[in-house]
Amino acid sequence: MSQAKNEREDGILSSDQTESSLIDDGNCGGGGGAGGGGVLKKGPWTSAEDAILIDYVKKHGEGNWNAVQKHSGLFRCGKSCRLRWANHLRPNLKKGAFTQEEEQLIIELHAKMGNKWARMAAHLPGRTDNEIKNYWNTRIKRRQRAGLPLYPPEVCLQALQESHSTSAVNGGDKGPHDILQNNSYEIPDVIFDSLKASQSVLPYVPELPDISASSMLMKGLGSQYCSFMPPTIHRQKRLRESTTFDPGYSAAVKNEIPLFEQFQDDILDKAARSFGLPFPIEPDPATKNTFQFGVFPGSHTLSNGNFSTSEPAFEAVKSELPSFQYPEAELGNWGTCSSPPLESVDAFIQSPPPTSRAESDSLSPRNSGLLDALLHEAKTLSSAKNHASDKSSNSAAPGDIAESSTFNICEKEWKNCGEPLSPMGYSATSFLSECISASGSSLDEQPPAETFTESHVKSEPADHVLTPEIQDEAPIRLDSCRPDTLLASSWLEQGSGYDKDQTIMTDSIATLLGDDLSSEYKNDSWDIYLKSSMEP
DNA sequence: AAGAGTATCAACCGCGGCTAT
DNA sequence: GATAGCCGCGGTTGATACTCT
Repeated sequence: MSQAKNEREDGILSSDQTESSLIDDGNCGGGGGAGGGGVLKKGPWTSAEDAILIDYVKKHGEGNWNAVQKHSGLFRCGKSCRLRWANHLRPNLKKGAFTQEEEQLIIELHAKMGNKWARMAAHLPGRTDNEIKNYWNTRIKRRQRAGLPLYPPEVCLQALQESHSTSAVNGGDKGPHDILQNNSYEIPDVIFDSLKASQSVLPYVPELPDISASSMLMKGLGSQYCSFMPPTIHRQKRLRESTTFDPGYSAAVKNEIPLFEQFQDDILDKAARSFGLPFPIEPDPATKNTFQFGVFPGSHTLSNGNFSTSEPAFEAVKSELPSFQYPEAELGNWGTCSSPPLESVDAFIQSPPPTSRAESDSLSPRNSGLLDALLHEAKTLSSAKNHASDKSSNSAAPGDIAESSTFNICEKEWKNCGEPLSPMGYSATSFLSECISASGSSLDEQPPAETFTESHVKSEPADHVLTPEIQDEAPIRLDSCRPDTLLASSWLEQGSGYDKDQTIMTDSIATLLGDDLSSEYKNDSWDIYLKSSMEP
Protein backbone atom coordinates (compact mmCIF):
# COMPACT_ATOMS: atom_id res chain seq x y z
CA MET A 1 0.00 0.00 0.00
CA SER A 2 2.66 2.37 0.94
CA GLN A 3 4.22 1.70 -2.37
CA ALA A 4 1.24 2.89 -4.24
CA LYS A 5 0.89 5.80 -1.96
CA ASN A 6 4.44 6.77 -2.37
CA GLU A 7 4.19 6.52 -6.06
CA ARG A 8 1.29 8.82 -5.97
CA GLU A 9 3.16 11.14 -3.73
CA ASP A 10 6.28 11.12 -5.73
CA GLY A 11 5.00 13.81 -7.92
CA ILE A 12 3.68 17.16 -7.11
CA LEU A 13 1.15 17.32 -4.40
CA SER A 14 -2.24 16.39 -5.53
CA SER A 15 -4.90 18.94 -5.32
CA ASP A 16 -6.26 17.18 -2.30
CA GLN A 17 -3.07 17.45 -0.47
CA THR A 18 -2.84 21.10 -1.01
CA GLU A 19 -6.28 21.66 0.25
CA SER A 20 -6.78 23.33 3.49
CA SER A 21 -7.85 20.10 5.03
CA LEU A 22 -4.28 19.05 5.02
CA ILE A 23 -2.95 22.31 6.18
CA ASP A 24 -2.69 22.91 9.78
CA ASP A 25 -2.68 26.28 11.33
CA GLY A 26 0.65 25.62 12.82
CA ASN A 27 -0.53 24.15 16.02
CA CYS A 28 0.62 20.63 15.61
CA GLY A 29 -1.33 18.74 18.17
CA GLY A 30 -1.62 19.65 21.74
CA GLY A 31 1.97 19.33 22.60
CA GLY A 32 4.57 21.05 20.61
CA GLY A 33 3.66 24.00 18.65
CA ALA A 34 5.20 24.84 15.38
CA GLY A 35 7.71 27.35 16.27
CA GLY A 36 7.92 29.16 13.01
CA GLY A 37 4.27 29.89 12.62
CA GLY A 38 2.72 29.82 9.20
CA VAL A 39 0.81 26.94 7.79
CA LEU A 40 1.92 23.43 8.37
CA LYS A 41 1.07 20.66 6.06
CA LYS A 42 -0.66 17.59 7.25
CA GLY A 43 -1.42 14.30 5.71
CA PRO A 44 0.77 11.94 3.74
CA TRP A 45 4.34 12.79 3.20
CA THR A 46 5.75 13.23 -0.22
CA SER A 47 9.09 11.99 -1.40
CA ALA A 48 10.28 15.52 -1.62
CA GLU A 49 9.44 16.10 1.96
CA ASP A 50 11.13 12.90 2.91
CA ALA A 51 14.23 13.98 1.12
CA ILE A 52 14.24 17.27 2.91
CA LEU A 53 13.84 15.62 6.23
CA ILE A 54 16.52 13.05 5.55
CA ASP A 55 18.87 15.75 4.49
CA TYR A 56 18.14 17.73 7.56
CA VAL A 57 18.73 14.83 9.88
CA LYS A 58 21.95 13.99 8.13
CA LYS A 59 23.17 17.46 8.76
CA HIS A 60 21.81 18.13 12.18
CA GLY A 61 21.05 14.76 13.60
CA GLU A 62 17.91 13.62 15.27
CA GLY A 63 16.14 15.70 17.77
CA ASN A 64 15.18 19.30 17.89
CA TRP A 65 12.37 18.49 15.57
CA ASN A 66 10.72 21.80 15.77
CA ALA A 67 13.79 23.30 14.25
CA VAL A 68 13.26 21.29 11.11
CA GLN A 69 10.65 23.62 9.86
CA LYS A 70 12.75 26.65 10.53
CA HIS A 71 15.92 25.37 9.01
CA SER A 72 14.80 23.17 6.22
CA GLY A 73 11.75 24.93 4.95
CA LEU A 74 9.71 21.86 5.53
CA PHE A 75 6.19 22.82 6.40
CA ARG A 76 5.72 20.10 8.89
CA CYS A 77 5.49 20.33 12.59
CA GLY A 78 8.18 18.81 14.70
CA LYS A 79 6.03 15.99 15.84
CA SER A 80 5.18 15.05 12.32
CA CYS A 81 8.84 15.13 11.35
CA ARG A 82 9.82 12.98 14.25
CA LEU A 83 7.12 10.50 13.46
CA ARG A 84 8.03 10.34 9.82
CA TRP A 85 11.64 9.86 10.63
CA ALA A 86 11.09 7.31 13.27
CA ASN A 87 8.60 5.26 11.39
CA HIS A 88 9.80 5.47 7.83
CA LEU A 89 13.01 7.30 7.19
CA ARG A 90 15.19 6.12 9.98
CA PRO A 91 18.00 3.88 8.81
CA ASN A 92 17.95 0.20 9.56
CA LEU A 93 14.24 0.12 9.57
CA LYS A 94 12.92 -3.27 8.83
CA LYS A 95 10.13 -3.32 6.37
CA GLY A 96 7.76 -6.05 5.50
CA ALA A 97 5.83 -8.55 7.46
CA PHE A 98 6.88 -9.61 10.87
CA THR A 99 8.80 -12.81 11.03
CA GLN A 100 7.58 -15.61 13.15
CA GLU A 101 10.26 -14.88 15.68
CA GLU A 102 9.21 -11.30 15.81
CA GLU A 103 5.61 -12.25 16.22
CA GLN A 104 6.47 -14.54 19.06
CA LEU A 105 8.52 -11.87 20.67
CA ILE A 106 5.76 -9.36 20.33
CA ILE A 107 3.32 -11.67 21.97
CA GLU A 108 5.66 -12.35 24.78
CA LEU A 109 6.52 -8.75 25.21
CA HIS A 110 2.94 -7.76 25.20
CA ALA A 111 2.24 -10.33 27.81
CA LYS A 112 4.86 -8.72 29.91
CA MET A 113 4.39 -5.09 29.11
CA GLY A 114 0.92 -4.56 27.91
CA ASN A 115 0.45 -1.79 25.42
CA LYS A 116 3.90 -0.37 25.83
CA TRP A 117 4.62 -0.23 22.17
CA ALA A 118 7.67 1.89 22.35
CA ARG A 119 9.25 -0.37 24.88
CA MET A 120 8.35 -3.37 22.87
CA ALA A 121 9.86 -1.77 19.84
CA ALA A 122 13.09 -1.42 21.72
CA HIS A 123 13.35 -5.17 21.67
CA LEU A 124 12.59 -5.49 18.03
CA PRO A 125 15.38 -3.88 16.11
CA GLY A 126 14.21 -2.17 13.02
CA ARG A 127 10.62 -2.21 14.05
CA THR A 128 8.67 0.78 15.19
CA ASP A 129 6.17 1.11 17.92
CA ASN A 130 3.59 2.02 15.37
CA GLU A 131 4.19 -1.14 13.44
CA ILE A 132 3.93 -3.23 16.54
CA LYS A 133 0.86 -1.43 17.66
CA ASN A 134 -0.82 -1.89 14.33
CA TYR A 135 0.17 -5.47 14.22
CA TRP A 136 -1.15 -6.11 17.64
CA ASN A 137 -4.41 -4.36 17.09
CA THR A 138 -4.93 -6.29 13.91
CA ARG A 139 -4.03 -9.45 15.65
CA ILE A 140 -6.42 -8.78 18.47
CA LYS A 141 -9.23 -8.31 16.06
CA ARG A 142 -8.32 -11.39 14.18
CA ARG A 143 -8.03 -13.59 17.16
CA GLN A 144 -11.10 -12.25 18.81
CA ARG A 145 -13.06 -12.85 15.73
CA ALA A 146 -11.75 -16.35 15.62
CA GLY A 147 -12.51 -16.87 19.25
CA LEU A 148 -8.93 -17.65 19.91
CA PRO A 149 -6.89 -16.62 22.89
CA LEU A 150 -4.63 -13.69 22.56
CA TYR A 151 -1.81 -15.41 24.25
CA PRO A 152 -0.40 -18.82 23.55
CA PRO A 153 -0.59 -21.59 26.05
CA GLU A 154 2.89 -21.27 27.37
CA VAL A 155 2.48 -17.66 28.19
CA CYS A 156 -0.85 -18.23 29.82
CA LEU A 157 0.33 -21.04 31.95
CA GLN A 158 3.50 -19.33 32.85
CA ALA A 159 1.69 -16.25 33.85
CA LEU A 160 -0.56 -18.08 36.20
CA GLN A 161 2.01 -20.44 37.49
CA GLU A 162 4.47 -17.75 38.09
CA SER A 163 1.97 -15.43 39.59
CA HIS A 164 1.67 -18.24 42.00
CA SER A 165 5.26 -19.05 42.52
CA THR A 166 6.88 -15.68 42.39
CA SER A 167 4.63 -14.41 45.04
CA ALA A 168 6.49 -16.57 47.42
CA VAL A 169 9.81 -15.35 46.38
CA ASN A 170 9.36 -11.70 46.60
CA GLY A 171 8.29 -11.99 50.11
CA GLY A 172 11.45 -13.67 51.04
CA ASP A 173 14.61 -12.02 51.91
CA LYS A 174 14.10 -9.11 49.71
CA GLY A 175 11.52 -6.52 50.23
CA PRO A 176 9.34 -5.76 47.33
CA HIS A 177 10.58 -2.31 46.98
CA ASP A 178 14.03 -3.50 46.60
CA ILE A 179 12.97 -5.00 43.41
CA LEU A 180 10.61 -2.36 42.50
CA GLN A 181 13.07 0.29 42.87
CA ASN A 182 14.84 -1.26 40.08
CA ASN A 183 13.51 -1.49 36.71
CA SER A 184 11.84 -4.79 36.55
CA TYR A 185 13.83 -5.52 33.53
CA GLU A 186 16.88 -5.28 35.58
CA ILE A 187 15.98 -8.11 37.80
CA PRO A 188 18.96 -10.30 37.47
CA ASP A 189 18.65 -13.84 36.41
CA VAL A 190 19.76 -14.99 39.75
CA ILE A 191 16.52 -13.83 41.16
CA PHE A 192 14.69 -16.08 38.85
CA ASP A 193 16.90 -18.89 39.86
CA SER A 194 15.98 -18.25 43.38
CA LEU A 195 12.40 -18.18 42.34
CA LYS A 196 12.67 -21.61 41.01
CA ALA A 197 14.40 -22.78 44.08
CA SER A 198 11.78 -21.26 46.26
CA GLN A 199 8.88 -22.74 44.50
CA SER A 200 9.20 -26.02 46.18
CA VAL A 201 9.57 -24.46 49.53
CA LEU A 202 6.90 -21.89 49.31
CA PRO A 203 4.35 -23.19 46.94
CA TYR A 204 1.96 -20.48 47.61
CA VAL A 205 2.33 -17.48 49.69
CA PRO A 206 -0.18 -14.81 49.11
CA GLU A 207 1.98 -12.11 50.45
CA LEU A 208 3.18 -9.55 48.10
CA PRO A 209 3.71 -11.04 44.78
CA ASP A 210 5.21 -7.71 44.27
CA ILE A 211 5.79 -8.29 40.73
CA SER A 212 3.48 -7.96 37.90
CA ALA A 213 2.27 -10.54 35.54
CA SER A 214 4.74 -9.05 33.20
CA SER A 215 7.52 -9.50 35.58
CA MET A 216 6.38 -12.93 36.35
CA LEU A 217 6.58 -13.80 32.80
CA MET A 218 10.12 -12.76 32.72
CA LYS A 219 11.10 -15.92 34.34
CA GLY A 220 9.03 -18.13 32.21
CA LEU A 221 10.14 -16.46 29.12
CA GLY A 222 13.66 -17.06 30.00
CA SER A 223 16.43 -14.88 31.05
CA GLN A 224 17.10 -13.91 27.54
CA TYR A 225 14.87 -10.95 27.95
CA CYS A 226 16.21 -10.07 31.27
CA SER A 227 19.63 -9.99 29.94
CA PHE A 228 19.16 -7.51 27.21
CA MET A 229 16.33 -5.42 28.37
CA PRO A 230 17.71 -1.98 28.74
CA PRO A 231 16.89 -0.01 31.79
CA THR A 232 15.16 2.60 29.80
CA ILE A 233 12.07 3.02 31.80
CA HIS A 234 11.78 6.24 33.60
CA ARG A 235 10.89 5.55 37.08
CA GLN A 236 9.13 8.78 37.48
CA LYS A 237 6.91 7.87 34.68
CA ARG A 238 6.11 4.67 36.32
CA LEU A 239 5.33 6.51 39.44
CA ARG A 240 3.02 8.67 37.52
CA GLU A 241 1.05 5.70 36.47
CA SER A 242 0.77 4.31 39.88
CA THR A 243 -1.86 5.78 41.99
CA THR A 244 -2.39 6.57 45.54
CA PHE A 245 -5.00 6.45 48.09
CA ASP A 246 -6.88 9.39 49.06
CA PRO A 247 -4.65 10.30 51.91
CA GLY A 248 -7.14 12.32 53.73
CA TYR A 249 -9.90 9.87 53.58
CA SER A 250 -7.87 6.86 54.35
CA ALA A 251 -6.02 8.59 57.06
CA ALA A 252 -9.26 9.46 58.67
CA VAL A 253 -10.33 5.89 58.60
CA LYS A 254 -7.22 3.99 59.13
CA ASN A 255 -7.04 4.53 62.82
CA GLU A 256 -10.49 3.23 63.32
CA ILE A 257 -10.41 0.13 61.27
CA PRO A 258 -8.62 -2.87 62.58
CA LEU A 259 -6.28 -4.53 60.29
CA PHE A 260 -8.52 -7.47 59.95
CA GLU A 261 -11.36 -5.44 58.71
CA GLN A 262 -9.14 -3.39 56.64
CA PHE A 263 -8.23 -6.44 54.75
CA GLN A 264 -11.81 -7.40 54.34
CA ASP A 265 -12.57 -4.05 53.01
CA ASP A 266 -9.73 -4.37 50.73
CA ILE A 267 -11.51 -7.27 49.23
CA LEU A 268 -14.63 -5.24 49.11
CA ASP A 269 -12.68 -2.61 47.42
CA LYS A 270 -11.70 -5.02 44.76
CA ALA A 271 -15.16 -6.42 44.54
CA ALA A 272 -16.65 -3.03 44.15
CA ARG A 273 -14.21 -2.10 41.53
CA SER A 274 -14.89 -5.28 39.78
CA PHE A 275 -18.42 -4.15 39.55
CA GLY A 276 -17.40 -1.12 37.72
CA LEU A 277 -17.89 1.30 40.48
CA PRO A 278 -16.09 4.56 40.48
CA PHE A 279 -13.26 4.96 42.84
CA PRO A 280 -12.97 5.93 45.41
CA ILE A 281 -16.47 4.87 46.12
CA GLU A 282 -18.32 7.82 47.33
CA PRO A 283 -20.71 7.38 50.14
CA ASP A 284 -24.19 8.17 49.35
CA PRO A 285 -24.43 11.77 50.33
CA ALA A 286 -28.04 11.35 51.27
CA THR A 287 -27.80 8.27 53.36
CA LYS A 288 -24.28 8.79 54.47
CA ASN A 289 -23.99 5.20 53.79
CA THR A 290 -21.44 3.65 51.72
CA PHE A 291 -22.14 1.88 48.62
CA GLN A 292 -24.27 -1.06 49.17
CA PHE A 293 -21.55 -3.47 48.82
CA GLY A 294 -21.65 -3.32 52.51
CA VAL A 295 -24.22 -6.02 52.30
CA PHE A 296 -21.58 -8.46 51.54
CA PRO A 297 -21.97 -11.28 53.93
CA GLY A 298 -18.98 -11.55 56.05
CA SER A 299 -18.11 -7.99 55.77
CA HIS A 300 -18.14 -6.33 59.10
CA THR A 301 -17.75 -2.93 57.80
CA LEU A 302 -18.84 -0.90 54.97
CA SER A 303 -16.46 1.06 52.98
CA ASN A 304 -13.72 2.18 55.21
CA GLY A 305 -12.37 4.56 52.74
CA ASN A 306 -9.45 2.44 52.03
CA PHE A 307 -10.18 2.45 48.43
CA SER A 308 -7.70 2.90 45.84
CA THR A 309 -7.95 5.85 43.64
CA SER A 310 -6.25 3.88 41.07
CA GLU A 311 -7.60 4.39 37.70
CA PRO A 312 -10.25 1.87 37.07
CA ALA A 313 -9.19 -1.20 35.37
CA PHE A 314 -11.66 -0.37 32.71
CA GLU A 315 -8.78 1.13 31.00
CA ALA A 316 -7.31 -2.22 30.68
CA VAL A 317 -10.57 -3.51 29.54
CA LYS A 318 -10.80 -0.89 26.99
CA SER A 319 -7.36 -1.16 25.69
CA GLU A 320 -6.88 -4.82 25.72
CA LEU A 321 -10.15 -6.51 26.26
CA PRO A 322 -12.64 -4.62 24.30
CA SER A 323 -15.22 -7.30 24.26
CA PHE A 324 -17.27 -7.63 27.38
CA GLN A 325 -20.51 -9.11 26.48
CA TYR A 326 -21.36 -11.67 29.00
CA PRO A 327 -24.80 -12.97 29.29
CA GLU A 328 -26.63 -11.24 31.99
CA ALA A 329 -27.57 -14.58 33.35
CA GLU A 330 -24.03 -14.76 34.49
CA LEU A 331 -24.51 -11.95 36.86
CA GLY A 332 -25.91 -13.98 39.59
CA ASN A 333 -23.57 -16.79 39.15
CA TRP A 334 -20.43 -15.24 40.19
CA GLY A 335 -18.98 -17.53 42.67
CA THR A 336 -21.31 -20.33 42.02
CA CYS A 337 -20.32 -23.60 40.64
CA SER A 338 -21.14 -22.39 37.21
CA SER A 339 -17.68 -21.09 36.88
CA PRO A 340 -15.55 -22.89 39.35
CA PRO A 341 -12.32 -22.50 37.48
CA LEU A 342 -12.63 -18.83 37.31
CA GLU A 343 -13.58 -18.79 40.85
CA SER A 344 -10.57 -20.71 41.81
CA VAL A 345 -8.43 -18.31 39.97
CA ASP A 346 -10.18 -15.48 41.60
CA ALA A 347 -9.66 -17.07 44.91
CA PHE A 348 -6.10 -17.48 44.14
CA ILE A 349 -5.65 -13.93 43.23
CA GLN A 350 -7.79 -12.48 45.91
CA SER A 351 -5.82 -13.71 48.74
CA PRO A 352 -3.15 -11.15 49.30
CA PRO A 353 -3.17 -10.28 52.93
CA PRO A 354 -2.91 -6.82 54.29
CA THR A 355 0.78 -6.80 54.18
CA SER A 356 0.86 -7.26 50.52
CA ARG A 357 -1.82 -4.74 50.16
CA ALA A 358 0.38 -2.48 52.07
CA GLU A 359 3.11 -2.74 49.61
CA SER A 360 1.21 -1.42 46.77
CA ASP A 361 -2.21 -0.59 45.77
CA SER A 362 -1.39 0.54 42.38
CA LEU A 363 -3.18 -0.79 39.46
CA SER A 364 -1.42 -1.76 36.42
CA PRO A 365 -4.19 -1.95 33.98
CA ARG A 366 -1.95 -1.86 31.05
CA ASN A 367 0.63 -4.23 32.14
CA SER A 368 -1.38 -7.11 33.22
CA GLY A 369 -2.72 -7.55 29.82
CA LEU A 370 -1.90 -11.17 29.63
CA LEU A 371 -3.68 -12.26 32.71
CA ASP A 372 -6.55 -10.02 32.07
CA ALA A 373 -6.86 -11.26 28.61
CA LEU A 374 -6.43 -14.81 29.63
CA LEU A 375 -9.18 -14.66 32.13
CA HIS A 376 -11.36 -12.64 29.95
CA GLU A 377 -11.03 -14.97 27.07
CA ALA A 378 -11.43 -17.95 29.22
CA LYS A 379 -14.47 -16.48 30.80
CA THR A 380 -15.90 -15.50 27.49
CA LEU A 381 -15.58 -18.95 26.18
CA SER A 382 -16.54 -20.80 29.26
CA SER A 383 -19.47 -18.56 29.98
CA ALA A 384 -20.83 -19.13 26.57
CA LYS A 385 -20.38 -22.77 27.06
CA ASN A 386 -21.77 -22.87 30.52
CA HIS A 387 -24.53 -20.50 29.91
CA ALA A 388 -27.11 -23.17 29.54
CA SER A 389 -26.09 -24.86 32.71
CA ASP A 390 -25.77 -21.73 34.70
CA LYS A 391 -29.35 -21.62 35.73
CA SER A 392 -29.34 -25.09 37.05
CA SER A 393 -26.05 -24.48 38.67
CA ASN A 394 -27.55 -21.75 40.69
CA SER A 395 -28.65 -24.47 42.93
CA ALA A 396 -25.27 -24.18 44.34
CA ALA A 397 -23.15 -26.94 45.54
CA PRO A 398 -22.66 -27.27 49.24
CA GLY A 399 -20.60 -24.47 50.46
CA ASP A 400 -21.74 -22.18 47.76
CA ILE A 401 -24.87 -21.07 49.42
CA ALA A 402 -23.35 -18.08 50.99
CA GLU A 403 -21.71 -16.97 47.87
CA SER A 404 -24.84 -17.40 45.89
CA SER A 405 -26.67 -15.07 48.15
CA THR A 406 -23.76 -12.77 48.19
CA PHE A 407 -23.60 -12.36 44.55
CA ASN A 408 -27.26 -12.34 44.02
CA ILE A 409 -27.25 -9.31 46.15
CA CYS A 410 -24.41 -8.00 44.18
CA GLU A 411 -26.34 -8.57 41.07
CA LYS A 412 -29.13 -6.45 42.38
CA GLU A 413 -26.76 -3.74 43.23
CA TRP A 414 -25.19 -4.07 39.95
CA LYS A 415 -28.40 -3.69 38.12
CA ASN A 416 -29.20 -0.72 40.24
CA CYS A 417 -26.08 0.83 39.03
CA GLY A 418 -27.22 0.50 35.53
CA GLU A 419 -23.73 -0.25 34.55
CA PRO A 420 -23.78 -1.91 31.19
CA LEU A 421 -20.65 -3.74 31.88
CA SER A 422 -21.13 -7.04 33.39
CA PRO A 423 -19.64 -7.40 36.78
CA MET A 424 -18.96 -10.93 35.93
CA GLY A 425 -17.08 -9.88 32.98
CA TYR A 426 -14.98 -7.58 34.92
CA SER A 427 -14.51 -9.49 38.05
CA ALA A 428 -11.85 -11.87 37.10
CA THR A 429 -9.82 -9.45 35.16
CA SER A 430 -10.02 -6.71 37.62
CA PHE A 431 -9.43 -8.91 40.55
CA LEU A 432 -6.52 -10.48 38.94
CA SER A 433 -4.93 -7.36 37.73
CA GLU A 434 -5.56 -5.59 40.93
CA CYS A 435 -4.38 -8.34 43.10
CA ILE A 436 -1.31 -8.67 41.09
CA SER A 437 -0.62 -5.05 41.23
CA ALA A 438 -1.95 -4.65 44.66
CA SER A 439 0.33 -7.21 45.94
CA GLY A 440 3.02 -6.02 43.76
CA SER A 441 3.51 -3.38 41.29
CA SER A 442 3.85 -3.94 37.71
CA LEU A 443 6.82 -3.33 35.63
CA ASP A 444 5.87 0.18 35.17
CA GLU A 445 4.35 1.15 38.34
CA GLN A 446 6.25 1.56 41.43
CA PRO A 447 4.20 1.14 44.46
CA PRO A 448 4.53 4.39 46.22
CA ALA A 449 4.84 3.08 49.67
CA GLU A 450 4.66 6.52 51.05
CA THR A 451 1.27 6.95 49.60
CA PHE A 452 -0.20 3.99 51.21
CA THR A 453 -2.14 4.47 54.28
CA GLU A 454 0.45 4.14 56.78
CA SER A 455 -0.51 2.84 60.11
CA HIS A 456 -0.60 -0.89 59.81
CA VAL A 457 1.17 -1.14 56.70
CA LYS A 458 4.23 0.89 56.89
CA SER A 459 4.97 -0.38 60.28
CA GLU A 460 5.54 -3.76 58.87
CA PRO A 461 8.92 -4.10 57.41
CA ALA A 462 9.09 -5.81 54.14
CA ASP A 463 11.21 -8.45 55.71
CA HIS A 464 8.30 -9.52 57.75
CA VAL A 465 6.11 -10.11 54.93
CA LEU A 466 6.92 -13.70 54.71
CA THR A 467 7.41 -14.52 58.27
CA PRO A 468 5.83 -17.77 59.27
CA GLU A 469 3.39 -16.18 61.57
CA ILE A 470 2.16 -13.96 58.88
CA GLN A 471 1.80 -16.85 56.62
CA ASP A 472 -0.15 -18.54 59.28
CA GLU A 473 -2.22 -15.54 59.78
CA ALA A 474 -3.15 -15.21 56.23
CA PRO A 475 -5.89 -17.75 56.18
CA ILE A 476 -7.16 -16.43 59.43
CA ARG A 477 -7.47 -13.01 58.04
CA LEU A 478 -9.45 -14.27 55.19
CA ASP A 479 -13.09 -13.91 55.63
CA SER A 480 -14.33 -17.41 55.80
CA CYS A 481 -17.75 -16.31 54.81
CA ARG A 482 -16.59 -15.27 51.46
CA PRO A 483 -16.46 -17.87 48.80
CA ASP A 484 -13.34 -16.59 47.28
CA THR A 485 -11.49 -16.77 50.49
CA LEU A 486 -12.80 -20.18 51.16
CA LEU A 487 -11.31 -21.24 47.97
CA ALA A 488 -8.20 -19.40 48.75
CA SER A 489 -7.95 -21.21 51.99
CA SER A 490 -8.39 -24.52 50.36
CA TRP A 491 -5.74 -23.50 47.99
CA LEU A 492 -3.44 -22.72 50.79
CA GLU A 493 -4.18 -25.94 52.49
CA GLN A 494 -3.46 -28.03 49.55
CA GLY A 495 -0.62 -25.99 48.28
CA SER A 496 2.10 -28.24 49.39
CA GLY A 497 4.10 -28.46 46.29
CA TYR A 498 4.72 -26.80 43.08
CA ASP A 499 3.79 -29.80 41.03
CA LYS A 500 0.45 -29.99 42.60
CA ASP A 501 -0.13 -26.36 42.09
CA GLN A 502 0.93 -26.63 38.59
CA THR A 503 -1.52 -29.38 38.02
CA ILE A 504 -4.22 -27.44 39.68
CA MET A 505 -3.47 -24.44 37.64
CA THR A 506 -3.30 -26.33 34.45
CA ASP A 507 -6.52 -28.08 35.13
CA SER A 508 -8.14 -24.87 36.07
CA ILE A 509 -7.11 -23.30 32.85
CA ALA A 510 -8.24 -26.27 30.92
CA THR A 511 -11.58 -26.09 32.57
CA LEU A 512 -11.62 -22.37 32.25
CA LEU A 513 -11.15 -22.44 28.60
CA GLY A 514 -13.46 -25.25 27.93
CA ASP A 515 -12.75 -28.31 26.00
CA ASP A 516 -12.25 -26.67 22.71
CA LEU A 517 -9.87 -24.10 23.90
CA SER A 518 -8.11 -26.22 26.37
CA SER A 519 -7.12 -28.50 23.62
CA GLU A 520 -5.45 -25.57 22.04
CA TYR A 521 -3.84 -24.60 25.25
CA LYS A 522 -2.51 -28.02 25.67
CA ASN A 523 -0.70 -27.65 22.48
CA ASP A 524 2.65 -26.26 23.21
CA SER A 525 3.63 -25.45 19.76
CA TRP A 526 4.20 -21.86 18.98
CA ASP A 527 3.99 -22.77 15.39
CA ILE A 528 0.50 -23.99 15.76
CA TYR A 529 -0.38 -21.06 17.85
CA LEU A 530 0.94 -18.61 15.40
CA LYS A 531 -0.65 -20.53 12.64
CA SER A 532 -3.94 -20.22 14.37
CA SER A 533 -3.36 -16.54 14.50
CA MET A 534 -2.92 -16.42 10.84
CA GLU A 535 -5.99 -18.48 10.16
CA PRO A 536 -8.98 -16.79 11.63
C1' DA B 1 -17.10 -7.19 -12.69
C1' DA B 2 -18.90 -4.49 -8.99
C1' DG B 3 -20.04 -3.37 -4.52
C1' DA B 4 -19.57 -4.22 0.39
C1' DG B 5 -17.02 -5.41 4.09
C1' DT B 6 -12.59 -5.98 6.24
C1' DA B 7 -7.60 -5.44 6.98
C1' DT B 8 -3.67 -2.78 7.01
C1' DC B 9 -0.99 1.11 7.53
C1' DA B 10 0.39 5.95 7.95
C1' DA B 11 -0.49 9.86 10.20
C1' DC B 12 -2.77 12.72 13.55
C1' DC B 13 -4.11 14.03 18.17
C1' DG B 14 -4.04 14.72 23.02
C1' DC B 15 -1.72 14.01 27.05
C1' DG B 16 1.92 14.18 30.11
C1' DG B 17 6.93 14.02 31.42
C1' DC B 18 11.27 16.37 31.09
C1' DT B 19 14.09 20.31 30.97
C1' DA B 20 15.50 24.96 30.62
C1' DT B 21 14.46 29.50 32.06
C1' DG C 1 8.27 26.91 42.50
C1' DA C 2 6.07 28.35 38.09
C1' DT C 3 6.02 28.41 33.31
C1' DA C 4 6.82 27.34 28.51
C1' DG C 5 8.68 24.60 24.99
C1' DC C 6 10.15 20.15 23.43
C1' DC C 7 9.62 15.48 23.06
C1' DG C 8 7.71 10.83 23.30
C1' DC C 9 3.94 7.74 23.98
C1' DG C 10 -0.40 5.57 23.25
C1' DG C 11 -4.94 5.87 21.22
C1' DT C 12 -7.52 7.00 17.33
C1' DT C 13 -8.68 8.15 12.64
C1' DG C 14 -8.80 8.02 7.77
C1' DA C 15 -7.17 6.36 3.38
C1' DT C 16 -5.99 2.61 0.71
C1' DA C 17 -5.58 -2.32 -0.33
C1' DC C 18 -7.52 -6.61 -0.11
C1' DT C 19 -11.11 -10.18 0.13
C1' DC C 20 -15.58 -11.87 -0.21
C1' DT C 21 -20.15 -12.27 -2.13
